[in-house]
Amino acid sequence: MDSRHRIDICQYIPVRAETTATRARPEGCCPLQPIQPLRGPRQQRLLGAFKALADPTRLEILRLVKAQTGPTCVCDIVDHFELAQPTISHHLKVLKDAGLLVQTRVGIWSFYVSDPGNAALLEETRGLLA
Amino acid sequence: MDSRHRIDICQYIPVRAETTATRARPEGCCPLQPIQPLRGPRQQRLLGAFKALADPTRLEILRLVKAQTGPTCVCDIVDHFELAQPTISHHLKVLKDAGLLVQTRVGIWSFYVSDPGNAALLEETRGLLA
DNA sequence: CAAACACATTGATCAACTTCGATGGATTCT
DNA sequence: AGAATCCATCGAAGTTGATCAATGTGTTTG
Repeated sequence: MDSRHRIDICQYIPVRAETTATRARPEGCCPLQPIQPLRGPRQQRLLGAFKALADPTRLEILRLVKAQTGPTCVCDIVDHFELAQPTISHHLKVLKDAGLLVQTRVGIWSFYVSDPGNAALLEETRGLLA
Repeated sequence: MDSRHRIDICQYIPVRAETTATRARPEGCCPLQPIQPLRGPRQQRLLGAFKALADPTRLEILRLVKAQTGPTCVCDIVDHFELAQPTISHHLKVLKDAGLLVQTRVGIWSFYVSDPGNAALLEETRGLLA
């Protein structure tokens, strides 16, 4: 490997890392900066939220609920989709368990609003993307 | 249903919506605010990103790559996990296809950096959560 | 050119997820 | 109390996704 590559790819600290790596690394490549692994409830919260958002139906449910000025009735959500009622009920549970929606029950009706604690989740996401 | 519930749940416009709903709605419940459905490439971009983030391994890959000052070598990523090399390669492809990582190849080595266009994705996410 | 190396792709397997019909629980109305 | 209604839960069927061994592709070295 010539020095041009070294400069192109890694123009930072051109010092070979003292690692126990089993694989070869490019000569002059920066040592890998270690990270604190994400674990426990913080990881679960983040993963649960992303899993909940990774479905087109749930994404639209969230957008629909957020577009309302007040709590959204499940009856309206079911009407909005061409899916069976148990399916919507399942998705609502996933969103609730992920902490993205909050449920209120009044009589036979059930209402959902977006969780006010989502700002914290947004902060975590910013750390990942920005 | 008595009027107390009407006030508790929906203290906004207490006017029955003119809908074609097949399900009964609570009396005095606000009409459902319609939304523009998310479709096409914008939906795909958002869903692909969330699907990519909804896996603990990919989440840690992203955090690992972001923690580096320069491009991250695949050899280092493989070493960081206790997973087979094809598995890491698969996850890297998912992250790349989702637009979260950008790949550079130099000789036999492959490097990844986080995509600078992630700010736009963060904006979309803010609209969903905040 | 042949061997060695890093990484990607393929094919198979097992787990997780989405969906829906059927059923159940809770509440309201008659 | 009994019927009707809304919503949740259960169980099953089909689909998607994670993982790894084996193989392929492209590059460098001898």
